[in-house]
Amino acid sequence: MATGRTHRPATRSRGIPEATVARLPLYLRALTALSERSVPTVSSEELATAAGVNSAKLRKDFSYLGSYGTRGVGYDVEYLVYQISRELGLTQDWPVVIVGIGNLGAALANYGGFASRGFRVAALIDADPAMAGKPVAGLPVRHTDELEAIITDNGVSIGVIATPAGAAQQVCDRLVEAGVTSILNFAPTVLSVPEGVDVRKVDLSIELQILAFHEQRKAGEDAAQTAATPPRVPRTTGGGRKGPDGDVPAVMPA
Amino acid sequence: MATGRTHRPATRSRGIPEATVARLPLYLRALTALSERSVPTVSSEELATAAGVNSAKLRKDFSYLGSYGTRGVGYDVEYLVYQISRELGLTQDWPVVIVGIGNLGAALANYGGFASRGFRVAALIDADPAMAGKPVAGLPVRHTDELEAIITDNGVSIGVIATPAGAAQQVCDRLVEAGVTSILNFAPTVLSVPEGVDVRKVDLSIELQILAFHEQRKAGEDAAQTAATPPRVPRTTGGGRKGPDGDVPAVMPA
DNA sequence: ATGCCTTTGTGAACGCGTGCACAAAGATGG
DNA sequence: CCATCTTTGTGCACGCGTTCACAAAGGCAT
Repeated sequence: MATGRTHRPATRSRGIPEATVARLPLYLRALTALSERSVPTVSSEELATAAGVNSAKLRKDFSYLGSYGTRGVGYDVEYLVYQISRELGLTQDWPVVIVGIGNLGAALANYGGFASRGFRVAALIDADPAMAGKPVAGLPVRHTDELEAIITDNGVSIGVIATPAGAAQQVCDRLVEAGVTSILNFAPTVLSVPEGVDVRKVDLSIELQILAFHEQRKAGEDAAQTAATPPRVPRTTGGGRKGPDGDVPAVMPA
Repeated sequence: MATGRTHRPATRSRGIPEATVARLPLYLRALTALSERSVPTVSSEELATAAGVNSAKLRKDFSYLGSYGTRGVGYDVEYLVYQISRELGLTQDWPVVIVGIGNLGAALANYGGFASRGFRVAALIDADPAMAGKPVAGLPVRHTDELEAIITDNGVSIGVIATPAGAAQQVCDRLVEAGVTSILNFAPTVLSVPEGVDVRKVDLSIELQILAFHEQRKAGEDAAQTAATPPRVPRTTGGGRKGPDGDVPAVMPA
């Protein structure tokens, strides 16, 4: 059974660290804002605060792209916008398909941040026949049957999955089979893909759970363990510890 | 300009590394699925593949929580579900507010993954007076004027921002002022918050840009190796990366 | 009870990412 | 042309996260 090999062990792509790549869009956004205000140049310090990062980190990130700054002055905004765009591959047009036009899929279709960054929604696809033909964000929803044809006809290599969890893997398989090699997954499932296919996942629930953890910790510091907290099981070696099926409280499942 | 101190330098909370905390929801989801199938125990290897991670990493993650496994057998599913839920703070009820009921806000309001994990949508808030009172996901949309009252009345400590970028910082300030200490930000902006407030951001456009980077790189490698079927034409063939002032097209400013 | 087999828990090594601090590079003014 | 000042680019050290590899621990059969 094909185990999901999703991780990229040392995707240090071509000398550009993954962490740096993840920050480039952040810099690009800040630079675009400066560009719209017709700011000609910007120092690493200014740009760093605008992007919410450390200035040393920003300079090191840029050093992976090349020496695009001028000492004593800073960086030319327009020039840097272009260099980062090129490095990220945004100077070309990326057709994407969005599969699963529920609330989230519709929100994505209407999201303006795509078109402005070189991404073009080639098609909206849904499995519900009743949705077919309905216009969403100015595009008619296509039925899943057409998926393969849409992919090949438009040369789509990036797919967005916004289906329920149960359908995600099946949709993913079809996308990959049709030629998609990058997938943005919003369904709360671990996708299994063959080598060479990139998957990034966005899970709304997971983000909230991480926040809850820190929130609990903050609250716990104020009032030390309010609710009756059964203290962690003392790891007494050999002692009759946790009853595997005895003391487990009622926890609601999904 | 008060720089937003959003990063957590060494938030090694109570000995639990941040990276581990980020994976706990993943484990929890896999365990919940097993629980629904009434699977009594699971080995680290099985659970790891289900969650899409390395088994050694999973065991080390769990070791931060305590010794909850049984050697030679594995982990008790129900017991582990409870322990992780407790550690994440999901055994209590977390009221959240969603501000900005556009396409995305509505999608979030309808998202089932919240309620099932201990999160309760206390209110939907929007600045548009025309939206006020309209039911979305079974809840009437409230106007922004009521924001502070809603926060305090419901004891909300987690807020979700799904407004346009321009309104995000203002909304954020009001949330924080009213007592919110954890924020999930979907607006494409860097939020500036005081010490003690956690911010996590989800940026759809950034994820796509990261995918585009890898996609471009993959296309470049293909084109370099086999000139058979160049799917996407890379900007510069041969992948020579830096050409500081060589092939720069029109965008060049100064 | 004893030995074998399975699986956990973890010590240790390694690699990546971050931040400091400073020398080199260029602009600017006299 | 030289001195000074600003800002970049980076060598270096440190800490976190990941992975390996194995001893310890428990179950199970005999």
